[in-house]
Amino acid sequence: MSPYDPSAYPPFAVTVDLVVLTVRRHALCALVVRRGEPPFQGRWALPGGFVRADEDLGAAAARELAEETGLCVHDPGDPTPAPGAGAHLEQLATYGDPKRDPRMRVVSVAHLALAPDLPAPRPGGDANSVRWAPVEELLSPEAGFGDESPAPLAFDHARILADGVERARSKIEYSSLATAFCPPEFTVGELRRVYEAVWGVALDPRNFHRKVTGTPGFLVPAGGTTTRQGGRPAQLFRAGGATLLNPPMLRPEV
Amino acid sequence: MSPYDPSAYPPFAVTVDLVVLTVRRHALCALVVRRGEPPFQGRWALPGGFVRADEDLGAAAARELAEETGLCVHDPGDPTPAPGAGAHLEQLATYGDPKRDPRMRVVSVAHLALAPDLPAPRPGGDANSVRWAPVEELLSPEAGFGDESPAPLAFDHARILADGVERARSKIEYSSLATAFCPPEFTVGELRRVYEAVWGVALDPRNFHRKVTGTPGFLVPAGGTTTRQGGRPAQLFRAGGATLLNPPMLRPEV
DNA sequence: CGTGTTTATCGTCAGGAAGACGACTATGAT
DNA sequence: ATCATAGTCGTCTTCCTGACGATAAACACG
Repeated sequence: MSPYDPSAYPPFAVTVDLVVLTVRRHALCALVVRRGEPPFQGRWALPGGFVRADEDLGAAAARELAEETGLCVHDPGDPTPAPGAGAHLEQLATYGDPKRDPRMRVVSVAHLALAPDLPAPRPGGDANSVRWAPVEELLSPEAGFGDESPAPLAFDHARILADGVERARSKIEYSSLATAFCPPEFTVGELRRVYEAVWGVALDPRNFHRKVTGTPGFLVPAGGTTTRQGGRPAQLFRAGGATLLNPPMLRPEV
Repeated sequence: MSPYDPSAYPPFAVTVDLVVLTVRRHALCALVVRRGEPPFQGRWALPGGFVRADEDLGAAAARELAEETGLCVHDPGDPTPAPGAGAHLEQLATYGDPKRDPRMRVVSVAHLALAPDLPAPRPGGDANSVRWAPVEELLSPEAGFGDESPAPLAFDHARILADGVERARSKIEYSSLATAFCPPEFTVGELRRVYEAVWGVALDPRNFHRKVTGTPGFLVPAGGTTTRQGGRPAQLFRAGGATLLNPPMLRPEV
C-alpha cells in the first residue's frame, strides 16, 4: 500500500474555526457570529473560514481572528509585548466527521484564542451579526430558564466550544495563560476574577494573593503604581516570563 | 464574506499520521516505517495514510493502527476491557504547513497511540520495513554517537514525534494513561519502570509505591496473586476506573 | 544450607504547600 | 465620622512529598 499516492486521494475542504474566549462582567464569553445562509441559517456559529491554498493553519486562524475582532496574535515565543490588543492563539483540535457539514466533506482545524475584554465590541463585520455570548448560555442543555433559551450552535460547534472551554479551564491551572484574559497591566484581584469566571468558583482572595505573588515568574510588578476598582488601591502587575506554573494553581474540586 | 462557499475552496489531501509509543527494554520507542518511494525514499517515517472519503478521522487512525500493528483501540469511555491487545488512541495535533509535502498540499491529523510492549513485533506489513526505534535515537540532534546516527525522519515527522512524546510525558502526570503501556495485569514495579522510561528519570520505589497505591481509582488489586520478575513476588494490579489522577504524579524536575 | 542479591513493601521524619480564617490598611460613598 | 469595599500580611493546621531506614520474600550461588 502506498500511503502517499498523489494521483488518488479524496479531496477535502479544510477550514479553521475559532473559539475566542474572553471574560466580561464576571462571565466567560465566546465570540459567535450569526449565519446568513443555509444550512443553519440564522443560527449562531463559531467564526471561521477556509484555509487558503498557500496558507499555514495557524496563519489562517490568525487572519480570521484579526478579521473578526481586530486582535493580533501574541506569539508565545516572542518576548516583546505587542503594543496593541494582543491575544493568545493555539491549535485546539481537528473535527472531521464525514457528516459534520451536510454539503460536503469539511475538515475543520479548530483554534482557541484567549483575549482581554475588548473596549470596542467589534471593529470589523456588520453589527448585530456577531456578539459575545456567555458560554454557559451557549452550552446550556437545551431548555434553559425562561423562554430565552437560545438555539444550539450550528454544525458541531457546541462540541468544539465545549472542548475549547475545557482546554482553557485546564490550561490556566498549570500555565500563566490566565494573563491572556487581562489587559497588559492588571491587579491580583482582576486576575483572580479571571480564574473565578473561567472556573465558575469563588477563590479566597488571601490565599490567591499569596499563591500568585509567590510563584516565580508569574507576575512582575509594573511600576508599582495602583488603580482603583473599588476599595483600597492595588498594585499593578504585568505578566512575567514564565509560561509554565510550578507549582500549578489548584482548581477547587466538586 | 461567506465562510462556507461550497463552490470555491482549495482542495486538500487529508492524512492521518501515527505516533505509536511503547516501552521496550527500559526505553521509550516509537513505530517507524521505511519509505519505499520518493520523496524521502529509504528514510524512516511515521506510519500513516489517507483518510478515506467517508471515514472519520479517529476511525482512519484506528484503521492505520490496526493495519500496522494489529492493535485494536481501547475506547476510553468503554468500561469493558477489550480481551486482546488494546491501545490508547487520541488525536494529537494537525500539521498543515503548505510546504510540508513537496508534492501537494497535505494536511495531516496526527494521532498518538500508547501500546504495551508487543510480543509479536509486527503482524502486518513486510518485515524490516517497520520497526520500533527508541525515540531518543530518532530525535537525536543529528550527529549521534558513533557513526550509527540515523537520518532524520521524513517530512516534518520529527516534530510530530517530538510533540507526541511531549504529550505522553505530560499526560502520564495527571492521568492514568501510563497503564496503557502495561499489559492488562501488572505490578507496581512495572508501572514504575514505565514512568522511568517515559520521563527518563529514576524514581524512588518506596515513594512511588506509596503514591500509586494511595491514589484512589488508579489501581485495583487483580486477584492479589503474584508474579516474578526478579526478587520478591509482587502484587498484581489492574487499571482502575479513574482516568484523571488527583493528586497528580510529580515529574522530578531538572 | 547459609549468604548474598534482587525486588517488593511498610514506616518514620522533616520541609513545604494549601485551605481556613483573623487582622489590618487604604480608598470611596453616605 | 462611619460604613462598605478591596487589597495585603500573618497564623495555624493538615496533607503531600522526598529522603531514607528496615523488613520480607523470592532466587542464585557456593
